[in-house]
Amino acid sequence: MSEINKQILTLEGFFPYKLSVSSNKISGLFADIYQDKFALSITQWRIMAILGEYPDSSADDVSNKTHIEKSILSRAINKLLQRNLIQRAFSETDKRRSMLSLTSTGIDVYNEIVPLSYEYEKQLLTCFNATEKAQFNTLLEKLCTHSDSLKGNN
Amino acid sequence: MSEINKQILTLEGFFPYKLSVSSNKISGLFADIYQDKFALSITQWRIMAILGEYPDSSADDVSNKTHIEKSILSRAINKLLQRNLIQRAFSETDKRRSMLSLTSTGIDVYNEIVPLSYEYEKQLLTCFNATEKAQFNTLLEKLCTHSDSLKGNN
DNA sequence: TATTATTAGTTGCAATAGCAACTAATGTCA
DNA sequence: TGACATTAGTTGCTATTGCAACTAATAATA
Repeated sequence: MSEINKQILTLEGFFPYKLSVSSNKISGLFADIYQDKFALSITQWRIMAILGEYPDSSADDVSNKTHIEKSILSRAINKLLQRNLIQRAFSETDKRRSMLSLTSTGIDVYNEIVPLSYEYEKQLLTCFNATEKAQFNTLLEKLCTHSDSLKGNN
Repeated sequence: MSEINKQILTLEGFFPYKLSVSSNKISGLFADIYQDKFALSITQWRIMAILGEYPDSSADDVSNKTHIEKSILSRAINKLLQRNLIQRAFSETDKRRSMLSLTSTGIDVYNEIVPLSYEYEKQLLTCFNATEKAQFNTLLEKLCTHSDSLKGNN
């Protein structure tokens, strides 16, 4: 039974902690924007974003592209259907497979959110010059790939 | 009523999205470690980490240092008390103010988790050389400061 | 072609999150 | 000192999360 800490962890300097704090801070910023103006959660907006980019995706496609868990996705999709922001058909050849797309209302909202998002992204990135932006992207990319490889082998 | 998307948002290239995805991926990695071996949530571990670093902090101190919302904190603290990982006294001069610290069991767990955390952090950062690590830290720092400044003025 | 496995999506349920209202203690200031 | 404000922490309530079990459709295989 040890009575003293052999080694101290400095939480505020711990890399995963710092990353999580900044990311949550920024997500919160965007969450507020989507929520206040359009009553959309980040999850809901991400679904719409994917459908803007890839119309007629299935729920499963969306899940694969965004890593949103399928039960969460199912419920988020239902809310978007209820609000008539997206519509759903089922594939003729595979009746399980949904085909989701933005409705015209959805497209209107999408067309408002997209430039707004880019504008806020730009504002966020004003703290970086071009080199730094490129650096950050490269580093994030590397980190992401590497953390994927760690997931398997433990 | 517009029928087509004027501008498409590429979600997988959108900076806040990428940051959030990598951060969640990495948080998940660490969450698994703390959960599997010690049945601790990230929140619970963060509280313990703060108490290892700053013994006799109050719940409010912990909240300020970690930005954990106070109701979440209150319940997490109760679970740690139940498991006898932390102990609580109340200040003599201000009976509202709690004084939290790790118990000897808590210190044992802490002493196990700290080197493990650093080890996993090291493994995570093997994808970076020294320069890149420094770069990432600088950039994260900048970003964090800047996003704080954005929080206010909207 | 019958049996079994896989896949898409939904739903049940228990745990967690987080806002708001609350209690109790302390601080402020007329 | 007494009225009011603030602070520390707890609790109620509703919404969200996410695992696991489920249904229904399709694929694979013997």
